[in-house]
Amino acid sequence: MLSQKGRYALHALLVLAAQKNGEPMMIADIAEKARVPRKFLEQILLELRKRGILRSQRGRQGGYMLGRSAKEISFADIIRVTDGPLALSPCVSVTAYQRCEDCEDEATCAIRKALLAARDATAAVLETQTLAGASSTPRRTRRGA
Amino acid sequence: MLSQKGRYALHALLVLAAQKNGEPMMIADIAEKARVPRKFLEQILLELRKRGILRSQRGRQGGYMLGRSAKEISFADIIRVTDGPLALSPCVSVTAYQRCEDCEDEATCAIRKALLAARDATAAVLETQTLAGASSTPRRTRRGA
DNA sequence: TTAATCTCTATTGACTCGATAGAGATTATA
DNA sequence: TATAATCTCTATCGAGTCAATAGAGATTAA
Repeated sequence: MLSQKGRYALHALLVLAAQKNGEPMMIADIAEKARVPRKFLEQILLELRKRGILRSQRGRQGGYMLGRSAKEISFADIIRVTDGPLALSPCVSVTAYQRCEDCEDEATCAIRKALLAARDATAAVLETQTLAGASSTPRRTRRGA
Repeated sequence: MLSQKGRYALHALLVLAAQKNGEPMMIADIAEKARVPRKFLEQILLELRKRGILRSQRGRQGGYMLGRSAKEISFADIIRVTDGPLALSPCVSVTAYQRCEDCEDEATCAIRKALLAARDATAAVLETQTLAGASSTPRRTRRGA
């Protein structure tokens, strides 16, 4: 399950993705449109910015905008920031790989095999789904698979 | 990420799946072979039993055995017991569905679409991988697909 | 100069996680 | 029938995480 933070982040980013090009949007506005507690959202946006998913402008007339084009921000990118690796075990994580301490042989570990297949399947989907594809589509009914 | 409980459960069940037919195995033995703290394992096995994945025999000569054939116990079954639904959001969970309180329309929610695709992909893999497929195969090369 | 913003860090309460403990119930067997 | 060997159940603990709130600091447009 995603954390609340993760859900908030997805909502906020979709709001930002729907914003007219480049225009920064204030935290307060994002909070209202995405229905996220404002102070909590501040922390989330800050983290997303540090990870390059958002850019910000400080001071008057400031606000947040996407750090790169919407089609280059995948759900996987976002979820990894808010909820950590997609993988079910560190030994199959691409972004946070870590060997299991007492694993005898990674190559033959049955658990690892299964979890690796699961990770690959999940990542394949979430890396394909981007803010561009998801944002309130200018397309017709996009009943995408 | 899986919880420690989930990892322990997988290890323990693989140990049980490798056991000669029907023979009950004592908690203490499973704990040793699976390298799991014994008292913690007790709780895990108890839960797996309540969910039908294991059967037990009490008293002397007692122990645990698989609740059904190894090929009918999938990784998904196990993980759902120890770590909850595979889905990233209740609104796309098959086993624990729950509507998002403030979701305007499930049919068009972009987030839901993405998370549903992710869930389906993950479930497809984890429901296919079973204890039979994973346990130290009596097959020849054990380099199983 | 000042008001409007984002930035950073701390704090709080509730909850979960991993683990340990121990008394209770059941059963094979001597 | 007595007993030892098992599983069963519930409570407890400390550490950590999660969701949320708070407030002082830094930056910038006007």
